[in-house]
Amino acid sequence: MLNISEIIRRIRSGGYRITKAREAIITIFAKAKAPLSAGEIEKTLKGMGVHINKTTVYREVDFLKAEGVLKELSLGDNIRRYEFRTDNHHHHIICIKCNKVECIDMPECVEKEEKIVSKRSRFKIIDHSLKFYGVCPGCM
Amino acid sequence: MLNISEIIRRIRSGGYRITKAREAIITIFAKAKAPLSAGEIEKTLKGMGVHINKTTVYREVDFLKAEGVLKELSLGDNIRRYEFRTDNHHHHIICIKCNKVECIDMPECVEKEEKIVSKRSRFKIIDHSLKFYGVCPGCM
DNA sequence: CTAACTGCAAAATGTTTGCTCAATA
DNA sequence: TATTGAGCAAACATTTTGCAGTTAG
Repeated sequence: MLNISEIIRRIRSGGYRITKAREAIITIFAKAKAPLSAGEIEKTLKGMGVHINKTTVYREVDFLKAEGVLKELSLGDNIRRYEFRTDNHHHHIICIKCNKVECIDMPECVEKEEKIVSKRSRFKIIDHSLKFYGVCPGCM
Repeated sequence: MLNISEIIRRIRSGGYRITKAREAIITIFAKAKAPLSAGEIEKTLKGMGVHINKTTVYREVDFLKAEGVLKELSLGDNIRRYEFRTDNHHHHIICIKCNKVECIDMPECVEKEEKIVSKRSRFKIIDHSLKFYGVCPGCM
């Protein structure tokens, strides 16, 4: 788990400000157990009694992504989602019935596959994304 | 590569018709080397001199997906793409500079990872998606 | 003939932009 | 008080829907 005050210090040292919106959104991601979309962030804020315009939410996730605080990912629906950018390499499993998402820590994965792909495609591979789809215990 | 006349026979036997739009779209996918979005299908049709409304394109990919002819996938941008559903399990590599996509045949992949995920999450795993991101030879 | 299909316009999502006003440091 | 950030409305892009008219078989 990333340290909020460390993040705030980094943002401040970049000459940026800590506003109510920014702090609330960082806090939400610090507590989040799964990636969140802009819409989900907006709804969570509303649930917290904080009213923040959706434009601000979009701009804020862009900002936090540029600052390296958040990482953008796609779960296969066409909605952009975000999560804290952590050092531990992990992947996701999505329930095809209730859309629940869980993160799976898995360092050193798909090494064998990456070698094969690298050799066959002649691409310089920089990153990969692995998602599993299935039925969660609650939906079985 | 799937056989077009076999697909057409299957659609006919389901009580559905083979229209100009349907046939043109199936033909496009038979020739496609990478997954296509609705917009790309529309553009390709236009380039072939076939004028088909975008609503029809959207309905057609839905239909072909329901018929098991196409498979929907996401490349990480938030655009739905489609490709022929083939039996050989394959994945994709995407160039982060020019967005070129290549398919990589890779049967029996991520087996080790699937076992780990299955055990930890208690999900019943049905499918997975693996994408590599990198720089293609032409962009290096 | 008739159910499957098409096109058009309009709506529904998700996201971005321009502009002006507000608030942090 | 200077510059970053917020809010609003409107534009945008992709996808969906309702409905009236068309066509394959």
